[in-house]
Amino acid sequence: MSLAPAKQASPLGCCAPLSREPLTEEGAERAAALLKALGDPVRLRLMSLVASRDGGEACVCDLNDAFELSQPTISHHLKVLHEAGLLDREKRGVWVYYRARTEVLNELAALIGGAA
Amino acid sequence: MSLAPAKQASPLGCCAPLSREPLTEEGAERAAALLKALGDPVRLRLMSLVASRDGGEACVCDLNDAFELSQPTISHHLKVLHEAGLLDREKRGVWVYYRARTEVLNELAALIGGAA
DNA sequence: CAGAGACATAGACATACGTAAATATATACA
DNA sequence: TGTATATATTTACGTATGTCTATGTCTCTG
Repeated sequence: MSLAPAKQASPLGCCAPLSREPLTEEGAERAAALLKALGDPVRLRLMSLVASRDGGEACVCDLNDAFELSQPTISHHLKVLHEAGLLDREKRGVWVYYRARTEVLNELAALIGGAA
Repeated sequence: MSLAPAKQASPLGCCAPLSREPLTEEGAERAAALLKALGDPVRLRLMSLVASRDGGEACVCDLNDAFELSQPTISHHLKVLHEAGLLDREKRGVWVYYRARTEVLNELAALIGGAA
């Protein structure tokens, strides 16, 4: 039994840069799923709010107040980001904290911008 | 009258990296539009096919054959990428060539992965 | 154990999206 | 001028998406 915290596999985990060689069908599926999750203004701001926080994590309670949207709507968007593999989720007492998976963001960045 | 070829403004043209500071509402709007355009497997492969080509451009005739989709569907996706500002379009005789705007891809990459 | 607060889930609704078939436009060439 | 070829536009249709209201679940505290 390893004592190290379980390190989830990246939802992308592949692929040379876009401009270097044509994406495979499966690589495109995986990358597009991430891009689609980020392709909504609210989710992108949520991602940014979490990622730019000290420690790369934020409580839902803080996030709700940053938008003029209902709490369930924010919850829904966080779920989309979480299921895409872009946010980690941890419950601490009554509060839920989301943490940005910056490795995934970096992989994605390398994929779309990795060439010269 | 300038003789240099018109250099279009980037559709993003802004914003510190996601993880560095919270995106503004407008910055998120612009970036999300690009991400959304890329957030479809077919469009992402199209983008990759064009960008990875020698010279960074490809003829529609080549692109159509790479998918088992109707010609109008490919045309539609190319239009989406073009209108998002990710592909330039040039007609040469009977053929139409699309060219990848790699500066835009790079800006986007810097936005989502720009931090450490 | 009851009540309150934090967050998630379910259901409903209007709008947007991906796709295809049919049609239009434009260019080349006989 | 007429026909063939390359690409775009239009229309239509089923499905997915973003949002809300209402409700459920979990956790702390009195």
